[in-house]
Amino acid sequence: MCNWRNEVRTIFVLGFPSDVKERELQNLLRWWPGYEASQMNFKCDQPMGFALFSTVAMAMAARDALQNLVFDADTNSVLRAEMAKKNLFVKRGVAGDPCISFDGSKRMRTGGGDYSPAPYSAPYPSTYLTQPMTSPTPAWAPQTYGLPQPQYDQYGAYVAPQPLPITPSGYAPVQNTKDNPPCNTLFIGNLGEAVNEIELRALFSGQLGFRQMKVLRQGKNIVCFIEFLDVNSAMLVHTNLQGAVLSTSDRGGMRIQYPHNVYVYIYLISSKL
DNA sequence: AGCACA
Repeated sequence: MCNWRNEVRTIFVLGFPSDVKERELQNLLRWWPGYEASQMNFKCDQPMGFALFSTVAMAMAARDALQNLVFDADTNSVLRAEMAKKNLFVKRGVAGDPCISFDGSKRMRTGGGDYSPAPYSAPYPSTYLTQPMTSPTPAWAPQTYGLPQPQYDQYGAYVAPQPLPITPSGYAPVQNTKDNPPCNTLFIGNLGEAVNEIELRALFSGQLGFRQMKVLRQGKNIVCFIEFLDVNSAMLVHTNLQGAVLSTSDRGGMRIQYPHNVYVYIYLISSKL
């Protein structure tokens, strides 16, 4: 039998406040490498979260990152995460972009969970799932194709390549209704499919107070976290570049938000993902 | 320690 299909790559999360919404779990995990689907179960006395990942290793990484996470300071909710006993059941053949077409009526399942071979709509090419974890360029790795070779200073420390600064080719209104409180990190969404790290770095590294950034690719979706030295710098860029259109933009301007949970970014930037 | 959905 194909063992990997049956391996548990679902995490079980407890410790949410009783008024937690399913969307909150989704938004917390949506850009996590390997995230495929999640569900909140309210039938017991406390909400129980389940989230399916592409591989066991990715599930374990997410589990470790969620461990002891302060989900809600007001209610003192601290998360506890474990590997689940069984995989989250995922409806097959659920088409569409789970990140855009959330129907709200029923939990979103991104498909491809209870695997039979054919129509497969998980956010990863099925070939990816058969690749070993040591694959040099997994689908979710930051896009660095075509970047210059790594540069090192006289002390041997890595110096991120600094492309020539660019300015947006224009601005388009973006819907940004669900933002979060200002912090020193920005979350960039609604980028074009063809966007790459060079272009993003060329735009953001020239901004006042820029510290570092992390580009994430999940299937067709590319998102980016930008960290600034302080909240003011982030707020300036949040305003000034909101709706900025790049040469690669294919769905309007970029949406700039404060991240729902900065711990996700901190984890990503400090890991080698 | 508490693990559901189909």
